[in-house]
Amino acid sequence: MRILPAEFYDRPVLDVARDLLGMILVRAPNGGAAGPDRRAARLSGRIVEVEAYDGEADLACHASKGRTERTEPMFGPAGRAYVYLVYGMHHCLNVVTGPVGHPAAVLVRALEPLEGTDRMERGSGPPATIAAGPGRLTRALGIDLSQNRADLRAPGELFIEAGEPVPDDRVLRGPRIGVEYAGAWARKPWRFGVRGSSALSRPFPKKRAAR
DNA sequence: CAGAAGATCCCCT
DNA sequence: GGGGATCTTCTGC
Repeated sequence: MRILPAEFYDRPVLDVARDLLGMILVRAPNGGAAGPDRRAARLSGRIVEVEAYDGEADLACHASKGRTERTEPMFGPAGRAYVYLVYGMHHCLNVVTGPVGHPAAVLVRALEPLEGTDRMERGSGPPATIAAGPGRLTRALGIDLSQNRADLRAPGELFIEAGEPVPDDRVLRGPRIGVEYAGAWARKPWRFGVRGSSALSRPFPKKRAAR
């Protein structure tokens, strides 16, 4: 499988978010070292839901609160991970996009499990929903703050491989989840999902949201 | 099935 | 000192 190159990430965050649908998130706890156990150690899933967060002006984006120790990764180079802790117990995984100096990232919200489903950390619900939600997927793949700033463009503990692209007529759009405090920004249709996937964190509104 | 509430801790003021 | 890009459990219809 081909790892997504730097150019994939160094684009506007909405483009990267939409194109991440169908790509394969891979967790290799041993750092992807060569050896007979490499394949067995892999955990992976197909990305089926994401959200875009775009710059200081976006009141739902953490960076709108300023450039701080926590938000620093979003200001850095595209293609790295931004991991943070929410509600004191759940980690969220983001993919930083370009350009350097512009704080933007894609929150990965749900995966359809592919490899190692039986070795993933279980929550409640059927196996298909083991990674259906930003907190669930980080728990399933064992992602925490130690993966913050990880380079997703190179084989390692965490990276993304090319998958089957999702055609436009299979892409759902809707407002982002859990950001009501952001006013008008909360209503922007910056949440993307794969139509018909059984691993969505929750349904998309039927009505077509306005740009 | 919907709504409410609790868990729990890092980050910023 | 307060709040959050969530999830689970429990209640009541």
